[in-house]
Amino acid sequence: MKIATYNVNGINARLPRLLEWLDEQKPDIVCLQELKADGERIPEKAMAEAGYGAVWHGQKGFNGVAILAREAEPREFGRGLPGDPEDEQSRYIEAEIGDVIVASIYLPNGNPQPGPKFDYKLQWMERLLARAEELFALERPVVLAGDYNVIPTDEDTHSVDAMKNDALTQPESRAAFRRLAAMGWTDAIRARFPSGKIWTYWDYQAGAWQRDAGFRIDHLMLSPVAADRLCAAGVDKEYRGREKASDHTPVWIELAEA
DNA sequence: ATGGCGCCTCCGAGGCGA
Repeated sequence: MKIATYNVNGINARLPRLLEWLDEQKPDIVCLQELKADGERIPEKAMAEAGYGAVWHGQKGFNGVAILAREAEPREFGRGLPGDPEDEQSRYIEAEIGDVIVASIYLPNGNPQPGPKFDYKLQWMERLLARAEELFALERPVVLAGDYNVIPTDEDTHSVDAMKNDALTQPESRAAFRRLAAMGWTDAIRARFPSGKIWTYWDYQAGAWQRDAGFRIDHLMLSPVAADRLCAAGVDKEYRGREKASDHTPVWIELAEA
């Protein structure tokens, strides 16, 4: 079972790229982020025609997440991250597909820091950790996949110096991310590739793609039962170089059947 | 230091991202 995460940066602007990737790579489960669409603007029909059932948590203009399942209907397991009824940003959805529980995560960027956006990021991470505790306790295969907006270590960016004041590298952001690992969640890419520079995002600006100046911020975190089934992982890097690409590229894992 | 690029909304330009 192939499970992928892809920050599309506008699902309508990215529709040809998304359909092409689904057709070429045939992922079984896909976590999408940054739909930047809601209601009628969600291309539900195009996804169905491509053979994917879906659960959506859209938002007009910004944010928006979804989970797709190939030749299946995902069962919604949760919508919105618990812990703040005032939070109206669409950044989190969960679904069950077969015996696997998947969450699609669009963690707040948090820039500029310090400031209210950074505070929101850290509070959101606390809520994510609380939800992760609950999912962990189920002792089931669970995959928390998405755009975490955290560069976990200095090895995960092309330039430590350029990012030293960025919300993505701050000690508080990294400490909260590390608590997932401390709880028992496995960073799938690092489990398969313990060292080396692996990017999942390249800025549109300043020739970042051409210079291969990226970061690793899209992660798939696996519960112990899921980690036991991990048999492959990778980054579909070439899609970042295609016409009208997102600034992120898909990241995927392969889990053995139960 | 700033803006660079691209997407969004709803019409010329500003907000937002990372």
